[in-house]
Amino acid sequence: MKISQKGLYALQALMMLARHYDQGAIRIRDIAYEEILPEKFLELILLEMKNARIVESVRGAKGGYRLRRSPSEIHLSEIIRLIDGPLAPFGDAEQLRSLINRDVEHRALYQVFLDVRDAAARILENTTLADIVGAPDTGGAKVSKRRSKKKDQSSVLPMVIHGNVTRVKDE
Amino acid sequence: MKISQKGLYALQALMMLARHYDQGAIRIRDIAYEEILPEKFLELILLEMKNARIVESVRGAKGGYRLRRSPSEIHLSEIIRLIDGPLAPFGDAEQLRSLINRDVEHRALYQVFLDVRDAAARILENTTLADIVGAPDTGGAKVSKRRSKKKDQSSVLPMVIHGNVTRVKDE
DNA sequence: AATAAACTCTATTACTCTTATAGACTTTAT
DNA sequence: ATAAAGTCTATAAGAGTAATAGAGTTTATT
Repeated sequence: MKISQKGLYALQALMMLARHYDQGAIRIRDIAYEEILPEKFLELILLEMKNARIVESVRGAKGGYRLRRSPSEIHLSEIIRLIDGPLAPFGDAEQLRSLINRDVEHRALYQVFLDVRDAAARILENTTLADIVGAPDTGGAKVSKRRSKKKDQSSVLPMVIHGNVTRVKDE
Repeated sequence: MKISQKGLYALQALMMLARHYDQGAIRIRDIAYEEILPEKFLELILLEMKNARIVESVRGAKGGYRLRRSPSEIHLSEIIRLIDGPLAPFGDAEQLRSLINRDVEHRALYQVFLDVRDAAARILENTTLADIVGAPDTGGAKVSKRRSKKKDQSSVLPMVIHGNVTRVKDE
């Protein structure tokens, strides 16, 4: 799974909309300005997310974009799948399951790929916009239950970087 | 993190070499034939892995390639980092740590990215070629300690696909 | 010494994906 | 009416991917 620049832009834009969730429609220009994103490119991204029913738009003067659901109901997995595709590091989950059943020689390799995808899915399906935005969310608590209850999932909000789990340089 | 076709070829080639670990140097042609890989492309991949000291070559007639270390000493993370780059879904671990410390607005997002990378790293750094190859490995046990001891890491060798953790179609 | 078998190295190429930009069109508030 | 704002389609430069080609070098064998 790879998150593209476009995917990052999408997530940033949604975080901005989550921060201003109670403030009605926000203009593309304002999102682009606040998050420092290329405006015309952002237009396309927002349109795509509108078609996917994640945001909604108000056309005409005084128009703009707003979230279609509460930030706590928008999972990072949904956005990433929309913009960048499957969470699996190779192919998608369905294909991997099929290969595991059919390709005897390589099934253990594909099983590892599927394990990686499941690990990513577990995190991204349990993290919502509300979890990663500091600002007000009319909907309720700042941190989703799933993510806040578990101590081992690594921190999320306000803390300085802790003891690093892995010491190998990730490159 | 995305595993490319090239990355898959590399892993397949290494699995083949692991299966034939005790049989001396294997010709590119034989690897390509057995794994059904494009021969000329495989040449480049093997050369790259030779420069990275994962395999070694014997030149001239009767030449070929063999693993430079025991299959149980070659971790999937090493191969994937070589061919496809960092395990992080965006940027690399170092960069993410830096962003978490500097970019207050988005630190929680980058922390999630880092969590995903850590999860992938945990799996791929604890899985070796020996773990995913069914054939003989002169070096010792078939499954590495780290991976075999833990029951929760999902299975690896001989089993039919188990109850799926996630039911969302990964796409 | 000649020959053939293999790996080595550099170039090239077709194709797709990514990251945008441009501009005309449509809708709506004032 | 007018201006503000989203909508839609087209285009394009550049990078990355997945190869292929061919000449060069090394070595075993005869």
